[in-house]
Amino acid sequence: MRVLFYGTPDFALPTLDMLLVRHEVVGVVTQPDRPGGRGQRVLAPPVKRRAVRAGIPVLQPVRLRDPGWAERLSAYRADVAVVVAFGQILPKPVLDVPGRGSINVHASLLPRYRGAAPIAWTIIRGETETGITTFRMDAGMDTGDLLLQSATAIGPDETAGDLARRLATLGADVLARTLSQLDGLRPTPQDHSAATPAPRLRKEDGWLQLADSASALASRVRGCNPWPGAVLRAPGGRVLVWRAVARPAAQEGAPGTLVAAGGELGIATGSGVLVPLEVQPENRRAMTWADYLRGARLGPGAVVASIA
RNA sequence: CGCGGGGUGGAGCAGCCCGGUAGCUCGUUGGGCUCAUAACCCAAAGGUCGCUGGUUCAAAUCCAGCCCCCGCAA
Repeated sequence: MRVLFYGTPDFALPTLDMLLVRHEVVGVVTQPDRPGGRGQRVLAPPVKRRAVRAGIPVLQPVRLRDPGWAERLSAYRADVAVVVAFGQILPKPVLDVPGRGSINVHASLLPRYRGAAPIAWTIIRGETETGITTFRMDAGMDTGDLLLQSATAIGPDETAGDLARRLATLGADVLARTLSQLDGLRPTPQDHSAATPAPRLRKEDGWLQLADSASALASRVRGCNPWPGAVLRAPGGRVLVWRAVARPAAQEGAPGTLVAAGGELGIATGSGVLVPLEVQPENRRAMTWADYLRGARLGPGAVVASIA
């Protein structure tokens, strides 16, 4: 099939690679190069770099809603459009460009976790299962009729980054099956009453609220790794918590107080004790919790706090 | 020219402003103690203080350039 591909970050690469091998990718649409990283360098999105290397035409619209795009995209005479983590909403006229419609690869079991950050929110909410959904796109946010789903268990220590890598591969697989079975699949309307939101993460979503339970905090730590990072305010400044586990409360303490939990030192929370495993003080590289405590000279009774 | 922090034995840090003996908490090794222990006691090994140059009687410390790491912001 002649495929028009929409995607931007690393997550979209396994699917793009699959399409390059099994179909004819006639064009790639991705976000514009933007200044980023330390020092304001202009960086091309991963999908663009891959497409350029493959010799595929690349389009980088600032706003697909701007007039003229539907017509311009029609010129590629694509049979179908595949959208994976593109980062812009596709207006109806653009969705309708390919003769066989536009298909999205979404990293959740829709209708749950609709939106830009399904993987992170799935983990933050403590889910133990997630998956990939392919569906026919409509004008809403992840509201179209379902094509195929494939579920996978979430590991107890799996971070959003870990899970994203796995789902990226699974997504390529599910999309391959979706396209090969396209004629036989019967699109199924979603149960909209069961929908839950998964909006783009904000910096503040990583601020650990120590009045929460330790298990909720541990889930948030996993879901915010590698972005935006779960953060606390410690006596020496901000500290990012990259990995942590929840323990039963072994000792009393106001939320934020460092207390013994078994043979280790943890942070008292609203319920239970959060024991960080790997942390990163501001301006330092990541280190073990024990190393951090040693260098920061913190012991039982010291207090950390929420950012806000 | 986006803002800012950092590089000190194996680890995490202090010392730097106000140049002059290499410090702290651990780890490691040896010994002791204990029924026992990530316990405790004693001892030891281990450092070109990121690199280069400059100032100085003397530089981890002051000055210049370079390399590397990181937070913010995107």
